[in-house]
Amino acid sequence: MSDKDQVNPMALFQVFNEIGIIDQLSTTILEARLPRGLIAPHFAVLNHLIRVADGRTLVELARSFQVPKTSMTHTVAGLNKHGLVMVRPNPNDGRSKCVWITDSGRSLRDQVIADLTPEFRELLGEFDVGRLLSILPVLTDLRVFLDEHRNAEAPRDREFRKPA
Amino acid sequence: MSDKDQVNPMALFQVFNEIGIIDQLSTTILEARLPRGLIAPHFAVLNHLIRVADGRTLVELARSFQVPKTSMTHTVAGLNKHGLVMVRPNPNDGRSKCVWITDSGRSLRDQVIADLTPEFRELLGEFDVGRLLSILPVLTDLRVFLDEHRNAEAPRDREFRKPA
DNA sequence: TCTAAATAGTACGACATCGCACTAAAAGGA
DNA sequence: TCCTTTTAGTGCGATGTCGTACTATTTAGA
Repeated sequence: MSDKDQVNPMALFQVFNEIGIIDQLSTTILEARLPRGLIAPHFAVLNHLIRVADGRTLVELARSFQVPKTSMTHTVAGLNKHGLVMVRPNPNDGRSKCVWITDSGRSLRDQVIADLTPEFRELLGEFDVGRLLSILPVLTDLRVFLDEHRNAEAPRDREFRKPA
Repeated sequence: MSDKDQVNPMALFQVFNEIGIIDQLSTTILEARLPRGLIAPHFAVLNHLIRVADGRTLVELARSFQVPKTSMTHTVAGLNKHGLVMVRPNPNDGRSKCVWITDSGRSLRDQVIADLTPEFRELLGEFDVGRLLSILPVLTDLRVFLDEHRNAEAPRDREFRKPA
């Protein structure tokens, strides 16, 4: 009998439960720092354009965030309305559009991150930093696992793409 | 110079980022196992009624999940419509109502958990169990921290309750 | 006891998410 | 080349989330 047969499935369940609560609480904290009319997905896209790559198409963004492309259309439209991104035709593909972050979007993102530092400071005041960061590689591996196995069932309309 | 001054804030940021993605992916997996018309919040409430306490009032449930009471009204109404919970007047308070899980709700919850075991098994096949479970206490502490500090700003209408 | 404040729940409207169906453009095969 | 299939994006309608405002009831204090 190996270790994995002895594991109480409820303990695993609890890991996802805690993750869900943390996500909800941290999203609330983030949104409290965003200007009126912007919500977490808006910030996430801005962040993605800076951290990963600028000029992504809508479908690429939808894939990255695992949301339907209609949702991404809506989110990008909101960013566009606030002048935080620019949407231009894709010169390489007449069907698609590319999303570019504006200076305004860039500075907003930086400002929000700056505004969050007091929270991080308070967090670090109560937590052992090493302990907190030690979970990052596990989280990353878990995310990669879920990401790679998601196509197994019920794809719905999330722009799934079988890896080659 | 202490350790916490050397920490790159982006690393912390990344922890929350991964948590958000994992939450989204795992929610999608869960909802693929739920019957038509039920979504993750429905399951979460059923689970809460069994794991924590049956017969909770709407406001108690709203507090537990950190959602506005209007959202909880909606979620419970959906469960009620499907016969998974019963809503009865609170004999101790004419204003409030208590939510009781039905046999139908109990067996649905058990069935969903049973349906998820193949996923868990696959997960355990690729992951060292100890490694996966080792992050649980850190996640719990993090959740408790965020939960306790949430009242600091922007309470909105989430039935916040200052701990006595 | 009587009244003001607090609390539980709901109605309603605004907005977000998402599935479905459609158009336009690109890709691929005969 | 021509035609079929795939793909990018959007319009639309259904449902979920949530803030505001309201009613009913309880609590607290004079």
